[in-house]
Order: sequence, then structure tokens, then C-alpha cells
Amino acid sequence: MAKADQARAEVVADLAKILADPIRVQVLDLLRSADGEVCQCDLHPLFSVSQPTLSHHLKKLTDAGLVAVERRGKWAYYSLNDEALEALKSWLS
Amino acid sequence: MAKADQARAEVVADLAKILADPIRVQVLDLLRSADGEVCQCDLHPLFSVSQPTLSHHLKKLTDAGLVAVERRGKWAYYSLNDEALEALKSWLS
DNA sequence: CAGTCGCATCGATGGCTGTCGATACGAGTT
DNA sequence: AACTCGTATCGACAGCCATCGATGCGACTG
Repeated sequence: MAKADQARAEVVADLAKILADPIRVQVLDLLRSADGEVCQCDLHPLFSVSQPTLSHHLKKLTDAGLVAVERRGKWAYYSLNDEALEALKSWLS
Repeated sequence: MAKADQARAEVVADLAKILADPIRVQVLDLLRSADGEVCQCDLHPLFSVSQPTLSHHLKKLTDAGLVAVERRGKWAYYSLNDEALEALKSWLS
């Protein structure tokens, strides 16, 4: 097994780890259908978790580069970054 | 958010959970390139984990339906089941 | 039938992670 | 300046999970 394959497997596994929570998958779903920026305050009422928990998930998504965040005033607007999932997509093919 | 979307998100998350370990991803890689049955005894030397650990990962993969196992004599032969990843593939598109 | 080989299971353990309440922080508002 | 609002961070906790050595089990071998 080549080193490159191991490295690629780690990248795939790391991406999968981000998707390994239904809340994060649903957040991505919502951002995808919103097709633009969504405020965390709009996201929160859609889930039955506390605000810190949702914030925690959003941080994981942004740290992984799956979503981008822009803070304006008191609000934080999240948007999708499609490219970040390319490695997983190509591995699946 | 519709109930169906939540259910789909859970399915995607569960699949991602299986892929959230580099060893399991590499096993799938190997089975894919082998294009047929592979004995666990051939798999084991390729990884730097103990035999019980590899057995544990293979069980997870079979329980999730990603691979099939056929035991003949003392040996266990594993093969890929492509269809099992369809839900994840379609979600990514 | 005793021994060996491949694999599965068990019990234990350490680390990671999702969750929460409490709290801090920055930006508007009054 | 005091207050409110949206969000982030902290500390704690419980549950899950990857890992291991030891051991059990079934199938072949001598």
C-alpha cells in the first residue's frame, strides 16, 4: 500500500468524520437549499439542540472548510463551500 | 425541515461514520482494487494494528453492508458491495 | 486425538466527541 | 452608560469508539 493511498485515506476519513453527525449534514442541506447566506439565528430554531451546541457544530464545519462564515454586526452568516467535499466525491467514484 | 430530510441525514451520517476511520477506508480501497475476494490473513500484514482490531473494523464494515464475508474453512474472504454507498453518493450530488 | 492456524469475542482502557449550563464578549439600542 | 441581543468560549460530564492482550472456537493437520 503506497504512502499516497494512506494519506488520501486519511483525508477521506477526516471529511467523513465531519459528516458523521446528522445535525451537520442537515446544516449543509439547509445551506445548499438556501443557496446563499443563512444567519445562525435562523438556523437555531430548526434544531432541538442548545445554542452552544449548534455553534460548536458550525465551528467544526468552518474549521473543516465546508462552510464559510461572515460576521456582520451581531449576526453570523454561513454559506456553503462546495469544493471542500471534492476529495470525498472523487474517492467515491 | 421535513421528517424525510432528517431521516436521510441520519442515513448519510451513519454511512459517514463508517468511513470516518482511515483503516476502513483503506480496506475498501484494497477490496476495490483487488476486484474480488480477499482473505483477512492477506489484509492483516498490510496494516499496523493487531488482529482483533482489524477484525473489529471488518465487522463494522460487514454490519453496515459495505462488504460481504464468506467463510471457507479456516479463512474469511471479504468482498466489496458497491451499492451500499449509493445513499452517500447521491446526497453528495 | 493433540496441536496448530485463522478468526472472533471479551474485558479493560484511554481518548475523542456531543451535549449542556454558565458565562464572556462585541455590537447595537435606549 | 446601562441594557439587550446574537454568538463564542469554558468547564464538566456522559457516551461512544479504537485499541490492545488474553482467550475461546472451529477447521484443518500430524
